Amino acid sequence: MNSEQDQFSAIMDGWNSNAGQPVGNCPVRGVLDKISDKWSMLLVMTLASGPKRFNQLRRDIPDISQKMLTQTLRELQRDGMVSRKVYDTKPPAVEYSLTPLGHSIIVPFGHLIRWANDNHPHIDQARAVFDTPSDPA
Amino acid sequence: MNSEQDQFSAIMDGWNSNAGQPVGNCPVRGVLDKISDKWSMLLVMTLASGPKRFNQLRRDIPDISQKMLTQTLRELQRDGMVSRKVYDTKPPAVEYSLTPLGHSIIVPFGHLIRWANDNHPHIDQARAVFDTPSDPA
DNA sequence: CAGAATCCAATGGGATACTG
DNA sequence: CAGTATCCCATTGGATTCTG
Repeated sequence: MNSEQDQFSAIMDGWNSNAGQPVGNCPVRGVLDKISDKWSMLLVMTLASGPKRFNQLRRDIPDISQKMLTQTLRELQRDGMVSRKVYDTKPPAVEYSLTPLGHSIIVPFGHLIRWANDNHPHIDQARAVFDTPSDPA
Repeated sequence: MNSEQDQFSAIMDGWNSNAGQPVGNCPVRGVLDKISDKWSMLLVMTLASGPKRFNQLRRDIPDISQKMLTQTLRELQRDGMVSRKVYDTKPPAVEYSLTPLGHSIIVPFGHLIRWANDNHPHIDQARAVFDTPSDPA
């Protein structure tokens, strides 16, 4: 019970320096902003089950465009989350896989996904209530 | 060790039905997309330390515009994460606070923030390496 | 197969002015 | 104080076409 509070405090201490301080240019925000694009998390989770080739990823994520797949893979590669390996065959084969860093983010992602999975009915209900114009008495 | 693997498997089972199935219209994605906007997570974490009034939030998050603060608060309220309480004084006071649902998401957010805090140097380094034009031998 | 390049529509989001 | 309303720009991202 108390250790949970301690853990939370540690998180908040890392989050902002102390009581009510503005969040400002926290380097954490840069990282979270990157994660917050439309496809990064989805791509990481798709690669979590093992290395995949380009068109395999397209099939696994049917609604991603080729442009965004390429672009998001490049960004993840740049951030050291994804490794790109080219087999110089004909036609060429390119295999994408998670680096150790990329693998490590699966854990916090997993927590978030689990939370979303557990609570989306609650959210849907809250929306329905909120969107109810008003209860005419 | 093994229980960690079991937990991961459970996450992935919730994520997609089974081996290599497309992610498609997973309700989890709708929740995660909402979280993935620029301000939601920041606002939730700012409210984590307690209820705050409108202009207090503006001061705590100096770089949010009034438009986005209002808009994000409305969305969080609609999703049942934030509660809005109006004190009909003059001038009016409005207090925002996390609901139990909103409070519950602090935990997975905390894991992500902790990960970002732990790994952003690693990411910065990876970027520097990636952006190095080429090592001229 | 694995992309690069271009065009264009939709959305996000800031600045500013006004209100109860 | 706590918003609403409008304008407008920047970014995101899809569709399409082309290449080694």
